[in-house]
Formats: sequence, C-alpha cells, structure tokens
Amino acid sequence: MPELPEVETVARDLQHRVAGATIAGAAISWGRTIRHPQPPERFAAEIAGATIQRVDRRAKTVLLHFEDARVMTVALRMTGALLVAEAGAPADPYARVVFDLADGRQLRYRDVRKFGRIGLWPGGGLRSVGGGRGARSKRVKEGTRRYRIGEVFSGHGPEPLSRTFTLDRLIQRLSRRSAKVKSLLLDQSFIAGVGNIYADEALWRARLHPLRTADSLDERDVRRLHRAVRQVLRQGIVNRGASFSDYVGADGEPGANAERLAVYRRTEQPCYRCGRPIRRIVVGQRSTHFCPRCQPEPVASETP
DNA sequence: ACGCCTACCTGCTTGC
DNA sequence: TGCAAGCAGGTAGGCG
Repeated sequence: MPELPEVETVARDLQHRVAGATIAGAAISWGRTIRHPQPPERFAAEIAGATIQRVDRRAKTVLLHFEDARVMTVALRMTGALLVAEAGAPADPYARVVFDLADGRQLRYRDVRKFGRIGLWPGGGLRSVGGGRGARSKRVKEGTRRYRIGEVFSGHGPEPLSRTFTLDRLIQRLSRRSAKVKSLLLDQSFIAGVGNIYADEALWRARLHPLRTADSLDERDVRRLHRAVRQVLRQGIVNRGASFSDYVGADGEPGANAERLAVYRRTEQPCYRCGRPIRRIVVGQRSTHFCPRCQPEPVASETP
C-alpha cells in the first residue's frame, strides 16, 4: 500500500500533530507488529516516557525520532496507518498498537492485514543508506548532535527525490542489470520508496513498456524514466497520496491522487494520451498496467 | 542475479 | 441470496 508519497504525507502530518508530544504508554493488541530486537513487553516499557522530537520518512517507513536520539520505525506495508485520535474518540478494532500521549490524545497504529512492523532503535545503532549497496556510513547532522541513521536501511537504494539520485548514476546502475524495468522499480535495494502504483505511472510517463529489460534502455529512455519517477512521486505528495480502500493520512482523510493516475487500476479505460484501452498484465507476480500504443512492446533484443 | 513460489492476514469484489 | 475464488498499495525467505 502506502508508497513513498503516502508515507511522506503521513510523516508530515505527524510532524505537525505530535512533534513535542510525550508517549505515556503503549498497549499492543497484536504482538507480531513489534519487530526485533524488542519483545512486545519490553517495547512497551521502553517507549513509555519518550518524547517525540521530529517525524520524517525513509523509503516507505515512517521514522519517529525521540529526544533521547532513539528512533521508532513504522513500516506500514499494505494496510498500515498512523492516526491521531482526540481524547475520548471511539476505539478502533483494527488498532494494533495504541500509544497514549501525555496530553490525552492517542497515536494509533491501525493495520487491517497485520503486515506492518514497528521497531525501536538506539540512535547510534542506525547506519546510513546514502547510496544503496555497499553504502558507507554517513554522518548526519541533527541539531547539535551527530548520529548515524539507518542500519535498518542499509540494504535500501537511493531516495529518488534526493540529490543523490542522479541521472548518471541511474544510467550506470541500469546498464548492469538484465531484469525487467518494472521489477527493478519495485526492488527496494535498487530504488527506495517506489511501489506498484508509482512504478506503473512512471513507466507510462516515460513511455517504456514494463517488460523492457534494464540493459536495453538507451540514454534517452533512462532520461525520461529518471524524470518520470520523480514527477509521479512529487505529484503524489502534492495530492497527499493515492487512496483506494485503506490508505489515509494521519488526519484520517484519503489522498486525492488516485483520480489523477494515468494507468494504475484503469484497465480497459482509454489512455489519456492516445485513447487506446489500458491493458493489464502480470509482471513478477504484480498486477501491471500500461498503454499498448504509448509503451511499445520490446523487440527481441530488449526482452529476456 | 534473477525469477518464481509461499507466507504473512483480512476484507472487498466478482462471477456463477 | 450465497458462496467460493480472486484480488489488494509490501516484503521476507527459500529454491533452482
């Protein structure tokens, strides 16, 4: 579910609503939500008293930074949501972890399908990501304190909206891979944060067939792809994400981006560029949507 | 490296 | 109407 734009929206909402708040305690109703290294009981004990300093995002994970430098990671997976409930709000049967805030509100982790995971990490234990595989530890300045981000993310690829995601680097990395371009966009160790919706949208925008292999793309193809990935993600953020059934921001409101998608879940509907019906195929077990005219089928040399 | 499968879960939609 | 199959935004682990 939530991909980069949706997770970014949640993080920004939470930054406004809960930065500065103190967690008084936590009630966990689905223990497997709490991931290694903490057993759920220890997690609840250790989180009590923590004050949220800042909320942001890495890949598809929400990061809550506490004042003592510890970091709570919330991976929403398919149906996870972080919601702020006012004091006295009715209980939510799908809330798997409820954080009571000292001011009487609750921060609720809701997750119908129970795929999401929450972790609590020491500030110094997180190592950087700066650049995908083999990334070196990178010192990050955070207020007056320096600490390292991201052991959890050491296997992740670059953030597509960051300056480090350059065209040259993308050309280099794609040229060494023979996988289908759609599968690579979904591979978090290749690019962080792109999921099934935005992969299809980016390929449509770049006029690339999802079955093209990475090493068949020429420089102009990659240039279009690079721009397209960034554009669809930025548009998603501007519209506060795409909602189908589950996704909502921390304010509980759905995003507006679903209506602006060009291909995702538009099977048989006309392409906005050429009018041909959008087609659906399965690539790497994932449902994939594209325009058969705008995204021409790969020729023999471009296919596995 | 890569593809393919199975798991993890629940709820909604579709087709007979 | 009822019921089963199919579908869903994600990812980890195993096998070949």
